[in-house]
Amino acid sequence: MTKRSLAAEESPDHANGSGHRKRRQPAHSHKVTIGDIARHAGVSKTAVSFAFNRPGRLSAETTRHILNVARELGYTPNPVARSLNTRRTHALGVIVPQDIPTVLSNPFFAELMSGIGEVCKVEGMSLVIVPPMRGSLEEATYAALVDGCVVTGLSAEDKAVRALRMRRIPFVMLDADAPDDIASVQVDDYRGAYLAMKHVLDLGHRRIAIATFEPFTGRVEDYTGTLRHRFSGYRAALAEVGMSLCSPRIHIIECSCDVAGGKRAFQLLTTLRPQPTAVVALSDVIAFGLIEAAHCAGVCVPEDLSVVGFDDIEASHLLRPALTTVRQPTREKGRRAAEMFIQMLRAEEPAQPQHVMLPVELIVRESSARAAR
Amino acid sequence: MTKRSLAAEESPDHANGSGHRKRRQPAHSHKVTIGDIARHAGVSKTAVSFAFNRPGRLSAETTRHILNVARELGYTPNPVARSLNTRRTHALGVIVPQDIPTVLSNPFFAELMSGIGEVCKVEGMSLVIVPPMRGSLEEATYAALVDGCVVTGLSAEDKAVRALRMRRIPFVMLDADAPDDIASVQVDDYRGAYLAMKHVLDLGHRRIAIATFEPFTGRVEDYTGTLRHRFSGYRAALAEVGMSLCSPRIHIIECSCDVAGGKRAFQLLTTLRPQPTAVVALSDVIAFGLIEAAHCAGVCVPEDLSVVGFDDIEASHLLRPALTTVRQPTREKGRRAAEMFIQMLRAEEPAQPQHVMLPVELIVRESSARAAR
DNA sequence: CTGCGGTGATAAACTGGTTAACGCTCGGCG
DNA sequence: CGCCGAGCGTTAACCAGTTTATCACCGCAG
Repeated sequence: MTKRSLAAEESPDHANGSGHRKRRQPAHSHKVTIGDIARHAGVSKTAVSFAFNRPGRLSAETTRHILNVARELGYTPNPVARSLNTRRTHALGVIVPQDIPTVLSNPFFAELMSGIGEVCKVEGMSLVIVPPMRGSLEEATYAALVDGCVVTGLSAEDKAVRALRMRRIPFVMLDADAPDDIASVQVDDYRGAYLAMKHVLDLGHRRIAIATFEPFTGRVEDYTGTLRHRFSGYRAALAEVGMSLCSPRIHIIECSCDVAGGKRAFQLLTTLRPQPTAVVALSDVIAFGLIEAAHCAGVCVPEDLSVVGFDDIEASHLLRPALTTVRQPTREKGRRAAEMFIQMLRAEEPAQPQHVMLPVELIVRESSARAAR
Repeated sequence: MTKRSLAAEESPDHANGSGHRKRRQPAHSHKVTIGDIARHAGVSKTAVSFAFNRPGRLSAETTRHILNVARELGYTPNPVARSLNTRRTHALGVIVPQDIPTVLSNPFFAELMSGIGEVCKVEGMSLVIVPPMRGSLEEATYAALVDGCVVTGLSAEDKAVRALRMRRIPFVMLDADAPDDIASVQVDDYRGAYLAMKHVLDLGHRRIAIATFEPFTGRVEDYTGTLRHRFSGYRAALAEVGMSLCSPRIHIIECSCDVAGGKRAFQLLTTLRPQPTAVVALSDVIAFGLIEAAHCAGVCVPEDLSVVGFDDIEASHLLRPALTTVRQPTREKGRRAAEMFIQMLRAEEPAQPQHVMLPVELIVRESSARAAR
């Protein structure tokens, strides 16, 4: 810290004086870099780096000195530059096929992310919500600053998924039928739907509406993933009483996946003939909308109309009537997926991807009752 | 693309042959870089970069060729390296003082982030939830890969806030009394609390509990930010009827800010003497828990107990009894903060930071009624 | 024949850090 | 006295891109 400090102090001055001053940024906005600290402290960049990341590698005095200089100049290592070297961002991405307001308005998604967040908490990571960018999820994955991700609501053939795969970014698929070489976590949607439908059938209902949340193409056969399994479940339950999705007493109502969508579904429902006596919704929030609209219209749930949801979000048991629904372990689903991702991240060798199927459970509460008559 | 392509192809080969092969990574995990593409395509790194970012800067043929090679080799620009240069991450951070599961379990926060997400959507950004890292929010801000952030639930004196300030990272404070030089958005918590308390007082209640969600130090004077304003509001309303927070008929119950906390608050409430006839909660989810627990205990809301919430989250109007609460424009609050942040990001010169105060509104529904007798 | 402007591509510097490898000094030990 | 290792610091390469300045080449006007 005597001769060397002088030398170190001189060399940059010399470099500066000797010609190029190509700083483009005006002085006022010049962010202070590791080099500035090194210069002011009279040490090498390495020393500064060590002072921040490798306590003990330097003498206590030097470390203290460097840290002091850094504090005085308001220096902090640039996290992006750091990530470039370490190849770690300490961030877990969640790829969602819709925009953020839509996703976060949905309590189901919030719970799912909360589950993923449990792992972030343990691992000291932040959570990045990655929505489509200029309409393209693929493009969004190109720009995401993450160590890997959990992919929701996409099929394995999706371009974004293929892109992740090609780049060998570790990721886990949620609620999708993944090929063997892609890790996945899903719930038993088939059984959940089966249970829901069987429940209303057991209660004697035969005029039933299904409130679903994705653009219904008219061809149930075209569905993939979650929706496909659920409709298979409905079909199976209906078959047991000699009915099918095409029966004239079965109606399929398409609506947006939120409370407003449920309300709209109720309006549509009132126009149907024969009038359904039960609705099976593909989501609790849709069921909420149905119940609310029914309440406003003077239709009693469950006396005049039985309503069954799907998900069992927290609010479902607080409602009056409390919602009969299919519980899926939403938080655990998120947690498991994130845990699998962490495993992949740690693994030296690419291990055999796991596939997890979580059970569901019918929760009978107050919104469903025996059919009148 | 004739002689030069040859020359370009040779030079790296030569460089490789001439000595150092210090690739540390085993071949199998070697990620393909811009250099690999340049070599295979027989062009310079610059050309590859231009092919991706500067259409038109290269001849159409060259661009096509490079892009083809890139596709074949499964190449995609490293977003971290790119961010280092461009100094843009296309990510907006939300600094939260609690861990992610806690935050996302709270519908109020979900709505807030949904509002912030509206801006992300418009700007094509992703949203990063930045929780404390190893207990330290300050440390978390050092590692966050974001262009700037919205800070929630912190006071201006917090170390994390000071860190952001020192590093000249653009950020906006939410729900905090910010100094002039820090942009902020808040709601009129004072008035909200005043209205809530006045409401129950007007209904004739005099034995009142306040269910609050932060470690109650016993000294209301020590609160900062939101909590301080709200308690000022309560105090003002009480003063109008000659009471104060210290009156023997006013009880302050501390609980966690979730449904379970509300339930626990109800248990505590039943032990109080004199028994309160009304509860003013600092959050709707706490009110939910209160109502649920009351229901289970056979206590009728609002006949036996009036409950007033705060926030007006979506579920509040779906509950039976529908919740009387103070509506704050949660989504708008998030959106405004994010918009201000975007402005700061765009601004060449640091402009005068704005301070926005949003209004609140009392929404009287079914959970509050005139005091018995 | 020379000068000049426009294309299309490149070399080299730059973004802001981390890290492998090495050098120097000094104390302990054979 | 010479060797060895530990402690402390440095140099230079490296991470994977972007950007500036430059240059070769071509056609064309002077």
